[in-house]
Amino acid sequence: MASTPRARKAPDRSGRAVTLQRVADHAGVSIATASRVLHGGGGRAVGEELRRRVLAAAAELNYIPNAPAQALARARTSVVGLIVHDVGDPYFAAIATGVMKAAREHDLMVMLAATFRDPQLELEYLRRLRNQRARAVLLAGSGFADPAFVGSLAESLGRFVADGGQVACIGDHGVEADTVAPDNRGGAEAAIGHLWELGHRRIGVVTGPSGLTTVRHRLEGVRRALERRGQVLGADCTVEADFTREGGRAATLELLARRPDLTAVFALNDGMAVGALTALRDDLGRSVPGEVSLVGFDDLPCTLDVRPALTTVRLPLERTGVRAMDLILDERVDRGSRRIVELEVELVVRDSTGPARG
Amino acid sequence: MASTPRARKAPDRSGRAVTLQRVADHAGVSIATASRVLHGGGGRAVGEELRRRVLAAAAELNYIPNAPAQALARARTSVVGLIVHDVGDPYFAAIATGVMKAAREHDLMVMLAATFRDPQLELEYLRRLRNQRARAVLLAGSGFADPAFVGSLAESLGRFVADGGQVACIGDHGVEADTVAPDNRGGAEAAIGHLWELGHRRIGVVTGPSGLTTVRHRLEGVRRALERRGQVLGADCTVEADFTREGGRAATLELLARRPDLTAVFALNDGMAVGALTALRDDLGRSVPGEVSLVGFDDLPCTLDVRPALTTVRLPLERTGVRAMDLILDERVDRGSRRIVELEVELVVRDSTGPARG
DNA sequence: GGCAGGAGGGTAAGCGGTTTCCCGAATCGG
DNA sequence: CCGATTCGGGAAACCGCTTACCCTCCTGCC
Repeated sequence: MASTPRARKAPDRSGRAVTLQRVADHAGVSIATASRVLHGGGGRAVGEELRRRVLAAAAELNYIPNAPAQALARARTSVVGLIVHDVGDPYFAAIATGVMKAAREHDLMVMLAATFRDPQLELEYLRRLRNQRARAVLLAGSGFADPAFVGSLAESLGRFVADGGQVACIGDHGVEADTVAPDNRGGAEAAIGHLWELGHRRIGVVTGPSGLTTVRHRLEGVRRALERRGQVLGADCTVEADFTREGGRAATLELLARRPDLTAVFALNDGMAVGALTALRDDLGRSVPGEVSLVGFDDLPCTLDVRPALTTVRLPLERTGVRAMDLILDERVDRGSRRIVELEVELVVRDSTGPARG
Repeated sequence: MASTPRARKAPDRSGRAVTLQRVADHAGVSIATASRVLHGGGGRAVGEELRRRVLAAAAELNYIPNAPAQALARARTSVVGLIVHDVGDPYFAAIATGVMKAAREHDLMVMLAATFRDPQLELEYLRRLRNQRARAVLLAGSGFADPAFVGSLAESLGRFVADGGQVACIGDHGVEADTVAPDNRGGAEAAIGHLWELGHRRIGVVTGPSGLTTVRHRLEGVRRALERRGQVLGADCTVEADFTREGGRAATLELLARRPDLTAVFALNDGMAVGALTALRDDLGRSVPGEVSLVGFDDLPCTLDVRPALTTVRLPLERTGVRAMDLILDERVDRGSRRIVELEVELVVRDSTGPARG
């Protein structure tokens, strides 16, 4: 042991980290003054001379505040949590991009949590975000329709809010919280409407996991559009699949095996639509849109890369992220009333849809 | 003796947040004991009875520790920062996915920072991460080759390390830090080798921004591979482009305008390769790989969606993220020596390359 | 000239935990 | 049996920063 400074009352500040105390000492002012200068505390003015000295000292020592300490003293952080299923998924990546941009705009840091579609993990992350005293949490991605889960989720969110946190959902999570949600029903209706106008009457639907609210809403839109036109969605016209390319491919094969007479396929997201395209074109040898028309949902970048370019429903994903941040930042005046921002979607007609043959 | 020794201001603990103090009171033990039970402090044992009581109290009150307070007391957090250019870019999204998985494995929270390719912002985020007392920072994405910037970056990282933080780079940032880097040179060599074997002798290269180290290394690989075969990369055979689909498209058009005789194009990343494909096939009407072969780099998911599926160099992106985390978690024994993990890349031959015609 | 009032500066009490000491009791070797 | 440890628990000193409160001065106004 070289040196063991046991001086309890006077910790050896010389070699240690640069703290506000050191800055104050260096500038020859009290720590209170230093704090006021550097972090504009409590609306109190500081004389020009001292202010300059403090600033100089801080710069010279390269002072940087200790965020955890500030968080503790102020009982508030500048961290928001973003919970997604999977950052690798372009859908969430796009939302995250929006969130990041908004966060930068407002000097917030974003803590990312990826659940990989594990509901338990979602709860766990919520706990950890509460633990971090995150100022807010953004719950992104489709919720799970399981009532038991929604119950625990509501409880967790409740605790979070009780601790003073804000919550905003992206998409329907079955929870009473401020929400920004794309118009999934409307989008699906538009897609079906488009196909209908092209003369399609035998339309198959490749759906996603029925447990996801997003899937339910889109399917609801399909049903509504069809019923409005005097048709019901036949059970043999829908196949459930994983929300992935491979899922879409397999589901499409099954769909066409059951109903070879379909003239159009609507895949409830773009990933599956790309898979469907592969199935139709490569596996089944059906030309798109010549023999079968295809519509996707989300308007991910990949819709432009495939041939034919996919007709799809565009979701303003990046803006969704931004709007969710807005919800969190607006200190809501009328607490208690839940705010819901419905985002408009838009049908983007490209090359994968055409007139029904015959 | 249930009363507090000296009730100073006696903050109304009853209705307030659940603190360790409250748990201790509820369990009838000292706060020290409660801390030891709940956070296993300092390797000290606690009697079975008290332990049970504390645990019960914590559960009943739904106690959750205050991370900022712990961070302050322990002078260490469980937060790592991840700095990327753009989460929306599948390349970074994949890395982030790996990082998230590893983080979960080790109970770490990830603070995400997206610079949108603004060097200043990168520095700024480094500051904020230091400010947050992040335990480590992962610098992902290609570095900027600008010496002035590298200087500031090194300085910022130095401060971060001085504050006790760990640093790991993904890819070359021109900085003395632990690094995990894919073998960009080797990958490019493999790509060229593949084309060469197919008989291609007139190969064009669509490069990215020359300021990025990644681009430099890949280009270096190209040169090396060519020179080894007695050829030099002609100035008219390379065009610089934005690292995007549109950039690739425009660059390819220019490339083919200058050298219509090219039989193969190597795009230094997949995004540009997809653009190149569009340019070749749609704009120029050249069949791929019939007339022109095309190779990309990175092996993003979109390479599978396009037709023909892209031959490309596969980077283990997700694993890259995981390995970077590993670097950070291994408390390096021999400090001072820089660790470099070279990740192997692999040429994936698909349908966009074929024998040179004639 | 006297005094109320405001400005500017410092002191110190927390914020919620961790951890070092200090202490009494139980355990143990001789 | 007795002193030396060990064990388990509590008191209290911080961690770095914010902020309520107190205290001087300096003005402005009768």
